[in-house]
Order: sequence, then C-alpha cells, then structure tokens
Amino acid sequence: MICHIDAGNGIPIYEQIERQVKFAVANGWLLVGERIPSVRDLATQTAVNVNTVSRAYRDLQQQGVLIAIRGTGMVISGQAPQICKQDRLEMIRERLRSVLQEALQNQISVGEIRTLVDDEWHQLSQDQKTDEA
Amino acid sequence: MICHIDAGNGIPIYEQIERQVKFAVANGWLLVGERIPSVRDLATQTAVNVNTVSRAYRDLQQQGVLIAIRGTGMVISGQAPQICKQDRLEMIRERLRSVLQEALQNQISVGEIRTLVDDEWHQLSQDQKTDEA
Amino acid sequence: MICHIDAGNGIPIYEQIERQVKFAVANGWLLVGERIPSVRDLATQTAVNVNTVSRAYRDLQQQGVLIAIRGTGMVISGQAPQICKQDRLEMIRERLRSVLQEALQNQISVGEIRTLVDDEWHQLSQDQKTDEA
Amino acid sequence: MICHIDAGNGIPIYEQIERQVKFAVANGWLLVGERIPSVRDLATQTAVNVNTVSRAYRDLQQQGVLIAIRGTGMVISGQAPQICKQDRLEMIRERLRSVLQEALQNQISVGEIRTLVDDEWHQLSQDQKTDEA
DNA sequence: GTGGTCTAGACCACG
DNA sequence: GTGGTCTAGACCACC
Repeated sequence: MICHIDAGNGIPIYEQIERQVKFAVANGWLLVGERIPSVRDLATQTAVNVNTVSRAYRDLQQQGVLIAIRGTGMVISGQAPQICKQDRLEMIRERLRSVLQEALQNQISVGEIRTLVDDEWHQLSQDQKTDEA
Repeated sequence: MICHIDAGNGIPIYEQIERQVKFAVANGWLLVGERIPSVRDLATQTAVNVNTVSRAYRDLQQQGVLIAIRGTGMVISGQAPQICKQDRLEMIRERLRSVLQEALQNQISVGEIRTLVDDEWHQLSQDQKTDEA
Repeated sequence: MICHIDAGNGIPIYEQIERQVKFAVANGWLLVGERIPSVRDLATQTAVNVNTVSRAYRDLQQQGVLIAIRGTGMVISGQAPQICKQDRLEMIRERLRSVLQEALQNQISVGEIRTLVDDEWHQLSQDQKTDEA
Repeated sequence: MICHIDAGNGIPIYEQIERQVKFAVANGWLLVGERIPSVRDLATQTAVNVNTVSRAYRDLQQQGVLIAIRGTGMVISGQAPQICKQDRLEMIRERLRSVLQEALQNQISVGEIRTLVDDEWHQLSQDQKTDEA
C-alpha cells in the first residue's frame, strides 16, 4: 500500500493515514483478510513516527476496519469494505461542504466554483501524470 | 457585519474571522474607512472569546486590511479592497485544491466530484434560504 | 477527584483512569458540566505521564463521557451519568466473571469462592480504614 | 488434559496454560510421573502458537512442577502436587482481590458483590453444562 | 492556562 | 518479527 502524507494541510497525520487506508479498502486495493504494513514499516516508508502510525491503526481497529492478531500483525476485517465504501464519498463530501459553505456565504457563484473545480482538477491531473512519469 | 463561526471545520476560529472580513471587503459589504465592530461586540455576537477576535484583528492589521485609529477603533484601510479582491477566489481555491487532491489520489472521478458539488451547493442554498426565513 | 493508580495489576494505566472517572460519574462524585482535572494536573497528582492521562481523556471523549472545550478544559457530558451508571456494575461484573470462570473450570466450589470473597472484602475494608486513618 | 484458552481476558496465554496445568495437578487430574501432552499436541489442540506453549512448559519446569525426561517428554514432578495444592486457592484469591479492591474503592457494596458472584456463578454453571451436553 | 499532535526511544508480551 | 504501553519533552492553537 502506498501512503502519501502531506504535513501542513491541516489534517493530522494519523487521520490522513486512516483516510487513506479506508480509501484503499473502498477501492479494493486492500482486500479482506489481507495484512496491512506493520506499524514500523509504514512509519519508515512515510517518514512518520511509529506512535503516529500506531494511533491511526488503533483508531481503525476501534472503527472495526482492522483486526489485530497477536504477534502477527493487523488485517482488514470482514466488515471493512462495507464501512469504507459507505465512507468513500462521505469523507470527501464533508470537506467539500465546508469549502462550499464558505463560498456560498461569501457571494461566490456556483459558476465560479465549477470553473475552479475544473481548473484545479485539470491541473492536479497533469501533476499526477508528471509525478508518475 | 454578520459573521458565521463553524467550530470543528478544522480552520482556526481567528482565521475564519479574518477570512470573513476579507470577503466582506471584497464584496463591498465593508467600505474603505468604515468602522468594523469592536473586538468586544464581535466576540459577544459570535460567542467567541475576546482574545480570539483580538488576534484576528491584529493579523488583519498586519496584512494592511485594517487600520487602528486612536479613539475610534479599527477601520477598513484604503488598500483593503485591492488586497481582498485578489484573495477572494484564491482563498476558496486553496481549500478546494486540497480536497480535490485527496479525491484524485483516491480514485474519485471528476464526475463524482461534480455531482457532489452540485448536490451540496443545492442543499446549502436551501439551508441558507431557510435560515433567512 | 482522587485517582488511585496501581501499576502492575494488569490493567493499563489509561484504562484505570477511564474506569475511575466513570465510577466517579456513576457515584455522583463528578456532576454534569463539572470540569475534571486538567491532563497536567492529574498527571502530576498520579505521577503518571501527561500523554497517558491524555489518552484516557481522549477515549472518554470518544465514548461520550467527556466534552473538550477549546482552551478551557474538559467537562462531564450530559449523557455521561447514563453511560456510566449502566457501566458501573458491568465493569466489575466482567472482571469477576473471568475469575469465576477459571474457578469453576478448576473445581473450586461456590462455597470456597464465597469464603474468599468475604475474607478478602473484610481485609480490604480494614486496609481502607487504616489508609484513611 | 483439557485446556481452555480465553484470549482477551488480560492474562497472557502462556500464563493461562501454566495455571491450568497447576489446577489439573492440584485436582488430581494429572498424577506424579504422568506425561503431559507434547508442546506440539497442546498447541494444536488449543490453537495456540507452539512457542507460547513452549514458554509455559519452560516456566513450569523452572517452578519445579514439570521435569523433562530425555526421549520421553515432560512429566509431573514428585513435588508438583504439594506446590499446586498450595497455590490452588491462592491463584484465584489474588485475581479476586484485585477485582474486589476496585469495587470497594468505587462504592460498590458487599451486597452487590455477593449478588454478582451468585448470578455469574449460576450462569457459568449453566453454560458449562450446556458445553458438556 | 487548556487540550492536541508529534517525535524519540524504551520495555513488554506474544509468535 | 508483531502490536501495546509508557515516558519525556517538544511545539501548536486556543482562551
């Protein structure tokens, strides 16, 4: 599993990890019963502290997405896909709503928003392709 | 000036205040030379701590949007409209980009995003009308 | 609020704190809306690390027992008494069941258990009085 | 010998095994000189890792309960009955005391405890009969 | 002052 | 090797 951490986007690191694991499950990149990287591995890979990864995993465990097996590691739970698929758009929707709310309250038009979305989407798509190349 | 505070959307309260003042200037709701509410009044009105409002005003002063006039309070500076109009879409754009980036990385399609935007925009518009009524 | 930590009884420190807060609420020692000690104060008082107390408080917040007020502290939630009273005997019952199960499986008689309970209860009561004196 | 493992009751698995061997000796279910199941057999039967069983046996050997005989396996030592009978009630007593201590500190009455004990004992007895049937 | 996040590093229990 | 707990100490945002 690949995990991108963006320090300074306002979202705590542990929450970024939680969201990305959930997206990965929702998109079928992580399957039921599959092991996820050990806390130490993911910490190394993302250059984040072990405890931070550990907290993310613990939260996911409480949410029923992960199951810890003593001395073995953590695996995706059976109910994880259901939970994560439900959350897939919701996670984005909530953040989006907050932005749109501010826009609407401050006299930005829906047309301006649509333009911003398409512009930014286009540019981010380009960036992504550049990164991959 | 009406100020909406949304605790728990991740943006610090003082920054929410700053943004709303800027939007108000950009939209012509606050004019050059006009007094803005006193720290104490805005704090009462928004149920926010005085220090928090104070910090927002201080930041705006540093950015050149507000000017303190002894014995009068703080007024909108002459350069404020220019600054704020430049920032009007940029403030939204930055937040939007962060959300879209997460969406793109996690296999959300542009179609899903457009649907979310239109759905949420529609619903927020309804809510706003309800609030006004 | 007084909090006794017993390192080495098998229960993690953060969980001991959570349980004692819940008991305190259930017994009416902590009232709805009342502030609980700050993480730093309780940490000092119990000679436990700040982060450990912090984790306990965070867990209690997730369970709906505590509410954090930014920059002010944490208070007992309105639903806390209900939650905690439900848990009051359950917390003891679960631990007790585990012990009794072992006893039953290993041919300890209910009479022996009753004797043990009364003996130990008597002795602990004495100890407690001695502590208070 | 039948061995019940309850993961998640807080007691390490290796210790649960040790305790059950001791109880079995104290109750005369295992006699002096009798072979106990091989590490591999017990591990299979209880669905526990071989190393975990191995550690339990090693501990029991250090305590003088088991003796390794080359080419034969491990057998109950001559002093085992004495050791284990001494410990029979003590092992339960210690766990019980910890629970009662928490109860007493938190204003649970001895009456509530007695009721809990009788309730749980009754229910566990029923469960045990059901299991046997 | 408050809680929240993060890092670094230690020890333990389990496999 | 795995996850879990705990400590110590730092910085931040908010009141």
